[in-house]
Amino acid sequence: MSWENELNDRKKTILKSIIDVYIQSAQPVGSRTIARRHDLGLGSATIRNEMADLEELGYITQPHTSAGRVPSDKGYRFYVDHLMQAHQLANEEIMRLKQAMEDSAEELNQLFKRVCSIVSSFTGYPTIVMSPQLSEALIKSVQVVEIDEKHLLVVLVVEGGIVRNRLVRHDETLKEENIVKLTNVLNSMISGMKLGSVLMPMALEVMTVTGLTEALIVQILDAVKECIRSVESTDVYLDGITNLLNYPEFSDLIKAREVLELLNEEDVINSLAKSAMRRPSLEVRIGSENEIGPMKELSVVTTVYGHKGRSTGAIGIIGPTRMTYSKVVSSILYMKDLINREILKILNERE
Amino acid sequence: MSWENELNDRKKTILKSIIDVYIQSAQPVGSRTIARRHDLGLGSATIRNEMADLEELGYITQPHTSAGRVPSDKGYRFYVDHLMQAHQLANEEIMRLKQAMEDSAEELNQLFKRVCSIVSSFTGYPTIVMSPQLSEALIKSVQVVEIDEKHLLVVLVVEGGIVRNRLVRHDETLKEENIVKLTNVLNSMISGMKLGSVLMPMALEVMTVTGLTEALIVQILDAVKECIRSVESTDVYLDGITNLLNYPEFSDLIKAREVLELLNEEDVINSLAKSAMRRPSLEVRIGSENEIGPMKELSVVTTVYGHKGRSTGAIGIIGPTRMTYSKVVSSILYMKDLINREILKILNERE
DNA sequence: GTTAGCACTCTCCACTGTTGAGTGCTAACA
DNA sequence: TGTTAGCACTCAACAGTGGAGAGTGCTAAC
Repeated sequence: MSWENELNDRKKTILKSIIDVYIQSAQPVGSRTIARRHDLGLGSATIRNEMADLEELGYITQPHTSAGRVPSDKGYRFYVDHLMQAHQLANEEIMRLKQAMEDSAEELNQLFKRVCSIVSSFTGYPTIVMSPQLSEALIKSVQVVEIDEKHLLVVLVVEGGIVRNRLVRHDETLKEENIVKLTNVLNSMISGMKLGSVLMPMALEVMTVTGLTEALIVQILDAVKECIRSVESTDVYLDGITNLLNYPEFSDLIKAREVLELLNEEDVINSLAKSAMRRPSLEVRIGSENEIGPMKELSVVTTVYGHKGRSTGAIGIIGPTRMTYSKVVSSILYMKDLINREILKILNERE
Repeated sequence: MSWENELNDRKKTILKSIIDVYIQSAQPVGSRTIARRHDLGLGSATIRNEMADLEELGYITQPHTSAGRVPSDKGYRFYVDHLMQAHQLANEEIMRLKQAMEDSAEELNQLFKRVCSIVSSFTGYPTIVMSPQLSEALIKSVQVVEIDEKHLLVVLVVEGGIVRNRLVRHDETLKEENIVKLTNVLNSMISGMKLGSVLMPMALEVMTVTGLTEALIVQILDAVKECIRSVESTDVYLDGITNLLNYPEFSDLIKAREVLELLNEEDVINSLAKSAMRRPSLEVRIGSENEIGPMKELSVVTTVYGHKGRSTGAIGIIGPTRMTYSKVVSSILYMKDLINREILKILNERE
């Protein structure tokens, strides 16, 4: 990018100072504040000149004549890409996170819910956690079990100890050996395949082998399909929305309501989560870089977790553009590791 | 109650008018408004006198000298118990509700989620729906299925087509006949019992019949217990919290945040739902009648749905004390019927 | 028992002047 | 040539001020 060079070192330092201060105070920051707070050995007038330049280049803006300066989205972008110092999580912070994960869940969805609440309470921002996309996971087995004369239960087991089932109601009289045959056929045809690319057998095919009626077989195949769909579909967890109300940018009730309603829309959250999945490991989307209209005053930090390409999910943190990016980024990366470890633990206990 | 008689008819009429107007306007209502709006054939001065009485009796209060009057909790209570007119749902309203339920779900939990969102968007208030308490439901069967050499799947089927399962990992070599025996034993011992009062068999007992090791049997019994617990545990759905921000009583951001945070606490919602279950068919709890501190400015309308004493859940609507009680009450009662019908439908399709 | 009239109270709002923070520009300085 | 002190100017925020409007309680008359 050409504009990486349009700032000399002094301008960079000043820009960084402005943003650091503004992230803390949420107040437009003036030249004097910078001159005093950080001893750059410069007078306020000099800084004023530099700030005028920075404004012309679009890194900061003035809410009105004779107010201080406020970072623009472009300013934040530069800050995130080049200026931000990695936030070292303090030991006690690390302890806090670890400890919160300690008395952990055995269920995966409990884990995600927990993570969501930990992250949001730790960072103070609303947090989304998306459970892994499992279309790459392998099917371990399919079982058809007779519950009573009128009901069969179809059970699908996927690696990682994930189980789904579906009841099938019917009016036929069945022999046990037929059901055993059915289970065997189904297993030979789809177990070991990836969830996302299962080729369901034809009903006729199964019919000749098992001697069951077509109607019943269709029902059972549908049940299997539904089980597969249900495993594939990802869950989205959301926590800490009301945290936003703590930040002065939302002290306007109208705006606050707008944003809260936005985050309550399932569609919005889903699309947010999905778009996070498409990205590389870490992404920071700042203000107007978001597609959705009313999100133009928010920033979203996302990362993906998971193993070896398959079974990856996402975490996202939402905040005002004036976000403590450095802390958020380091927390989200740290949590990602914790999740990965925890998932391995749960899976290993099961395999 | 003795105080039912302390109001003559005219006072009752005036009180009703005050509350009706206040519910609409959220503004303290003055004597002139009442005198004009409802032609009671009384001058404003007369009404002023009556209002002074009502205030002394505690039915209304004055925010400050020379403002109009505002209903007190006691006033609302009297209104709900004696004055409120049943709100006739308009035909179009009924259609709207029915239609929203139309393209219905096959899954129970989808149903509850849907209901929750319908009610909250229809009434304009946050709504809680609590899935049925199933401790009275009967166990239909238990199955133990071999998934592979190292895993058994325990499946619990409860009436109404509810199925839960648990994976059990083990390191033993099993004969198929042993597993069949186990399934039979378990079934003969607990199927047909009520979820809430299952007497789990002793491990030793099962051991002698099936020839399996004690360790494995303990694992399996635990799995069954967990399945039972999981069915028994009720889910709570919540929707439409941000609706509250539309009401002027929460235009104070501090108060708004307090309330929103309150409704985001799982404990609060759970205890709210639970206490609803203990009550008779319909309950209106007004302001200070709520135990929880910050809820003293909110009212809660709850009812229970369900059949024949077993499998009952609850619906609750939360709003400011200035709530459109009549509309809320009639909607909640109507929805209760719709839910009952819908549940029957889902269950019948399954049985 | 009801009501018109009146004095009184209190909120709300618009208007005002003051204060303080911050800017841009210019001229002087190193 | 880059830096800085000084100055005039701008604007938001705040506290007072005063009138308008809504509502009350009381009293006296009907």
